Amino acid sequence: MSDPFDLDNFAAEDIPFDAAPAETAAPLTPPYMEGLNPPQREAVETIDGPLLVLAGAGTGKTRVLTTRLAHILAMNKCFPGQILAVTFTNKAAAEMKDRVGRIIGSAVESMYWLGTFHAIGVKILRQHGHLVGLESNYTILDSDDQLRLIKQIVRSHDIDEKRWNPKLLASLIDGWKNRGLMPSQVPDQEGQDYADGQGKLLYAEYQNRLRTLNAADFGDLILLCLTLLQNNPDVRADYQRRFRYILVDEYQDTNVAQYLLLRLLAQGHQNICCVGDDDQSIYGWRGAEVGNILRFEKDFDGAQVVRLEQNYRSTVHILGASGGLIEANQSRLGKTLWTETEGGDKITVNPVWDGREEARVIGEMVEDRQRQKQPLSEMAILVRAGFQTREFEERFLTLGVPHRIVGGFRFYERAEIRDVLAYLRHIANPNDSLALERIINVPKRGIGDATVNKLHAISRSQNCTLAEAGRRIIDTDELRGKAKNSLTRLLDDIDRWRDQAKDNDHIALAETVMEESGYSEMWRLDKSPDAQGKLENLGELIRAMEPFTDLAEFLEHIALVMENAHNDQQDKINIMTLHGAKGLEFDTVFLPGWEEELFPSKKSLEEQGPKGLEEERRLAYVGLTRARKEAHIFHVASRYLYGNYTSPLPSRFISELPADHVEIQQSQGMYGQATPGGFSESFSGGGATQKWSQGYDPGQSGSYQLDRSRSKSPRAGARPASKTAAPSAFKVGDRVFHDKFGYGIVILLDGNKLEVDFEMSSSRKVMDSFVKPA
DNA sequence: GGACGTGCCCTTTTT
DNA sequence: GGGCACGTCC
Repeated sequence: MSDPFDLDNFAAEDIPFDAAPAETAAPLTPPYMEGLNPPQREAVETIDGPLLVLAGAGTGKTRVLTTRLAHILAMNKCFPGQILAVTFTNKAAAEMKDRVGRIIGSAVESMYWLGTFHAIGVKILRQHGHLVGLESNYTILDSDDQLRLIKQIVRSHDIDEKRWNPKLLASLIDGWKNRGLMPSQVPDQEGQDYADGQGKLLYAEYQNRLRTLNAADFGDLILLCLTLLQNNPDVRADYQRRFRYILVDEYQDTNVAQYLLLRLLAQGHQNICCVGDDDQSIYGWRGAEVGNILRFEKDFDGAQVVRLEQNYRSTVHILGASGGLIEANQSRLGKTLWTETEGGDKITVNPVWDGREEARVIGEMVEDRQRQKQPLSEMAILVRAGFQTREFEERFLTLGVPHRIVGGFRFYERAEIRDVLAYLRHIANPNDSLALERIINVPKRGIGDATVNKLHAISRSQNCTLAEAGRRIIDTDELRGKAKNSLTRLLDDIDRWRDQAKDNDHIALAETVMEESGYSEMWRLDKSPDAQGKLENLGELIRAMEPFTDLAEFLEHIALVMENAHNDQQDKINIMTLHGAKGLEFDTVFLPGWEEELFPSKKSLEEQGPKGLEEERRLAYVGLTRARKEAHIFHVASRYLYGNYTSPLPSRFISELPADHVEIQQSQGMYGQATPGGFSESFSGGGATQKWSQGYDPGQSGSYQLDRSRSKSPRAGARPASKTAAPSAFKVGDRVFHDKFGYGIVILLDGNKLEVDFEMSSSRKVMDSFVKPA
């Protein structure tokens, strides 16, 4: 069993399910199944045949998954190495392994095929990659390398980069790969979308270049596996036999290629169990296909479906609010979560003046809860976009509140780390010209663009690697002086390092490379303030290599696991994106930035239309359902964004929340206590002008127009107020006062938006609710 | 070949 | 506001 490819001792086949001791000798309920509710138990015990588990947020999905795995093994249905268990993130894989291990013990170490789709793809390709043109030491390119390669190809075709952004081609190629399409399979029509019909051709060339580099991009890790299995019946049969049980987590996030791969592998025994929640599908932009989950029953004959709807996580109000919100989505299977627990606070909506106030108020609320002995680690601030974390970080630094920014700038994406990795990559894979190109003049050694272009020309015309082109050009007199000397020296160095790599001491190798290449020295001599930090990062890189046995293993790890490893256990508040929060839960969740354009994201709506809006709404749903006890939504009147002030509308999602579960906080922290009669009046003063057509209800001072239809009759389908704004009470020429910008004259009316020419500032657009007649 | 300056773009999420 | 690509100058 230590060899996962060994299929000879297939003893499990002889142990029929019925003969298992579960119902005779063993207790009726094995200890690991205690406390499961009936649908959960059904999901655990329905082992054979296709099964779809629709698991709502907080319904014990992970418990079911891990118990099911343990159950399969406890029933002796197969060996651990014969289960294919796929997760979406590395973190989820690690957690699953940990939790299964707690039930079945060290046998979990033999679960060789537990991992992300990409990690599984890597394994299959290491073994059989030659069938699709990959040597086993192939490099995995990240999106950065991918884009550079695509740029090279675009340039070599004399395509105007201004008109045809290489990024567009990159996303087209990604899209095709996500759909399982090799270049020849791309519909001709779609190839038209780039550079007057050259899309398909460029994709084919890109694939060729990847093969020359002995490299695969992320999409390839799935697509090439699929192709390989489709074209090689013997290998396919091998894997079909090996994976006797297939388990897929976060099924709503699989793309078409992944789905096809699963379907191929499950052919025959059909022992496939997919667990997911269509309401939490938030990776559509990356090719995830909610359709996969909606289609499951059609594609797998006789599939059973189990719904997990009892929620163990959140209060009634959180469930009611999130449930009401998500009902606005049209394309969903539909679930109604319920809970036995009672009580709890309504979720709150907090209007604040601007980003600073938002951070200040949240900071206060955090400290309040801290005083009430709530651990910081049980609180989270969930933002739509990465840049939003900054104001909170700054605030918490001032307050001295320990905090942790999850995600964000990643260690392996830092330039200095990528540089060293490029050296190592090129040592490991001489065909990796992309890596060589990255470091050929880092540190500066006098090999400039001109030289590199010559090398490219040779490599193209003579069909050889960049390094080989270097060797050849040295033999001519095309280069001279510094360039020639430096290039000779570099290539010799690389040969020597490659020699040293055979010692299998990858740490010593990395140290040698950093020193002998002059890379470390470059930073030591650098006087810029961040040079020291970069050196420290290089030290950390060395330490990060320690757990790995050799260079190849390390390089593979960092290609697949880009996240920062150090998970400190200290009590800190979490600041992260909504995407990053999926699968997590906290007592208290703060949701800042619920404003139109930011959330739902303008770009998402522009690019994806109604589909994009529904995905944004699911994101809001994910955010709310992370909370066990408290959820607090914030929106600002003025947001400083990309260098200028905007006056955003409150997010439409706020008005979609069922009123029964929501409490509006009046002008909290609007201007603090300092200006009692100031700005906050426009929220609570109740004057006829304090109307916010999409958010505030003019009749009841300061209250939102929440959705009162939905909480009573959930399926009424009443849509919230449309975008058409009520006419403003102001007219052009009115003199108005704005707390932030002072006095000004209205120069333009657009519904409830005004353009005001301020005396102390330039003219800008503001919401009419933020100005008073003057 | 390299340093510096300007103008331009974009600003979502991540395996 | 800031990062990147490009252009200019040394």
